[in-house]
Amino acid sequence: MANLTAGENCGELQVALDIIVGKWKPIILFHLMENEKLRFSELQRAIPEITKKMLTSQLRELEYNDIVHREVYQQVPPKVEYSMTEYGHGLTPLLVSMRSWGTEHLKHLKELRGEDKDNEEQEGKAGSN
Amino acid sequence: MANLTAGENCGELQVALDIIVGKWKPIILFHLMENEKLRFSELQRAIPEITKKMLTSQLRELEYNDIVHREVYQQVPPKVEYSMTEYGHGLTPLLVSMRSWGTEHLKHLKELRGEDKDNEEQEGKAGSN
DNA sequence: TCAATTGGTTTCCTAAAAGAAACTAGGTTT
DNA sequence: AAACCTAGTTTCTTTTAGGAAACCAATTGA
Repeated sequence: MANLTAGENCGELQVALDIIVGKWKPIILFHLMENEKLRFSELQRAIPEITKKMLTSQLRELEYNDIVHREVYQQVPPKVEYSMTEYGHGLTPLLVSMRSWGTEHLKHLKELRGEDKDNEEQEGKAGSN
Repeated sequence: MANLTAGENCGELQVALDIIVGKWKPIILFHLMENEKLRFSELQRAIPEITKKMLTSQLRELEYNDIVHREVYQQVPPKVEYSMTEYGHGLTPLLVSMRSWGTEHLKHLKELRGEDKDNEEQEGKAGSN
């Protein structure tokens, strides 16, 4: 009945957060969203700062949550392709919304801190500690 | 122009994430969303597991981002009331969307792991390495 | 025989987040 | 005078996240 119920239901927000939180998950997801299929090494090259360990672990978590699919080709040297699952694509709108909110928020903060010089004189003391 | 561009724009998703990530921010936000005003001690009572230190720091971050407003009453013993800012309310739809996605996701995982016994027989080998 | 290849795993280490608990301010009540 | 109230701050410790680098497996090519 209740639309917002802090205690109980906010664990379910955490569920959503856990999917996308992690230093590398958003960028991995965006790459997979715009690329259909990517090999492990292609992801590594696309995100040069990431370590193998992190790339593996983040992909495994996403796979565990049925967001990405891992396709292993039985050949040597190994070939593994990652792609969004059908279900995983359902996450796209949320990610896009979050990103737009983030974009707007950056503007908002800029206005707050830059433009609004009047306010700064009155409340400026509080900021510099 | 591009709608999804992994590298650059995903920092802006991180901006959004940083607002709501933190073990306690979602629950704090939901409490403030449904309560208009809450004193520090009321929040403490509403979220008994949280420590003063965490409650303070999370509220400060939210205040810094213009999501919550902090009103100090000059009296002893102190009284401080927290509330969502006008701007902060703009975050509500996103939080609600995220929570619904989380709810659906829990169902999805349950179906995946519980219901789908057929698939388990075919792909069971892959899991135990 | 030996290096190269890909997609990892493992171990060790550092940094950051979070928690527990004691301390503080300063006016009010006992 | 001593204890109590609220809304914190501070210090110390534990937990978690993340990174660097070495190792591995199986086959191909030089």
